[in-house]
Amino acid sequence: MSGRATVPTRPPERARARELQRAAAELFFTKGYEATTLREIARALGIKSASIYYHWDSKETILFDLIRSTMEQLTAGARSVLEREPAADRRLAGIVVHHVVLHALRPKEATLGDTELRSLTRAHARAAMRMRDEYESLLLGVLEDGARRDLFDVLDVKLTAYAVISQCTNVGIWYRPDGRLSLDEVAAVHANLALRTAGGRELAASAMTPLVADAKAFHEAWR
Amino acid sequence: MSGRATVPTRPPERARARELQRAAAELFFTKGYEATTLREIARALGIKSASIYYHWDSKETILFDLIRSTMEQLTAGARSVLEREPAADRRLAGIVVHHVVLHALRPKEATLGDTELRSLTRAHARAAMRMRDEYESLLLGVLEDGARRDLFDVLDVKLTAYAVISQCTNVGIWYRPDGRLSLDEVAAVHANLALRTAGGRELAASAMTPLVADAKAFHEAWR
DNA sequence: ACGCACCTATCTATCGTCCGATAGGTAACT
DNA sequence: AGTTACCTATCGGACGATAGATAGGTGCGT
Repeated sequence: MSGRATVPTRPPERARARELQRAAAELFFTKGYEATTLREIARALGIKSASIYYHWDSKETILFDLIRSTMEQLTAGARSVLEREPAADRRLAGIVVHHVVLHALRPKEATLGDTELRSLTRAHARAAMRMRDEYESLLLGVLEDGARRDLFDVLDVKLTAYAVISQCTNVGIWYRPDGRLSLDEVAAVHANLALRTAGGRELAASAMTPLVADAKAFHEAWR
Repeated sequence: MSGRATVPTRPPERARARELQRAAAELFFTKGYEATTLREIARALGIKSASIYYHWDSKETILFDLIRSTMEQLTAGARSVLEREPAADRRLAGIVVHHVVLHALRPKEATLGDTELRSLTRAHARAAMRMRDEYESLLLGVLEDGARRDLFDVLDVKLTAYAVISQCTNVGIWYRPDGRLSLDEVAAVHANLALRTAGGRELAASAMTPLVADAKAFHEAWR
């Protein structure tokens, strides 16, 4: 045998580290990053705070890894829509549906990217902002394309993008699985709200259903 | 002289306490409440942290008073619109303009009511949520009224209200006085975005101008 | 089959630092 | 004399992080 060390039994994917991260996400979401202590995170799994350092280098690393991975998931969802849908109106609807579905399925993780960037170290914050700008530019591209082809009547491209993103992100704060509306309904309504915001025509329910089904499958299967 | 103590010379309105509060708002907005220390707040005014306790009972009181007063200002703005405008579409536009103007003029103070409620004590948090619900119900009333009179074509009243509020609140995060668009433009665009969201017809610039002027005067004159 | 090396996942104990808050004093102004 | 607005000094506690120990498991050479 030559070369690098073998990885024989397929390592456990850091399962315990992920459990800790999930508990941390829950606490970061409800109490805020700064107000959450390592002792609380440890207590959620029944271990001592010092044991966290076997799995993670620092408290901030737990947060950054959460933010990075959900931002990657968000961008990957949008890209998958762009690959499959050529028309700007269906692209906008698809991106919105993905955004809403992710924030509804994983609110605790997904919301951190919008509320806790300021708690990151400078380098990590810059990396997160780059990812956010990249996602934003995908949406801006769709709006510009739709306006150029007269599918949309956009008041202002940037303001429209900000408005759409903020109302979709907001879903993560109030959505409950046992609430008045199903996830399918919430996602479909927001897609049509976004189309209204962009000055486009709403999609029929028959066009919306596959978009929502796709987004749910995409984000449930992630990782 | 009988009865309660006199208030003769019109007291100094706690000017120094307000200065401290303004410095605190700046830091709470950029770093977050938990990450901000009393020593930093004091340093901003060139005094020692212990001196803060001459003006304020606790760190949390500074925050709650900020949240309470801006929420009162927000609700008062909306009520002043309802008193002056009878039509639902102009009411919606007026409320949105007020919301946007307040968040653009005082972003540091106004944003705290949406991001730092979780840092309040239970009693204060409940009080803040009551005020938020009261404001929300004003907007819900306008949307329902407009839908009943066929001025609006609302997809879902609650989701529409949440969407409108979130996109207006979001302005406080990115708006800059020296940015691409003037405050008048930003406010007018958001009013029309809200009308689109509610399924109503946009207002002409001539109808928008006095609404914006009124909101600016209202919030600049506050206190 | 046994023994040694190493890994995993936790523990106890503790470090230096910083936090919000309090007590008591003081200079300047009214 | 009283009030205002600060100061110095300090408290108890909690924080993130580190050091070092340990029990149990895995794998491999002999």
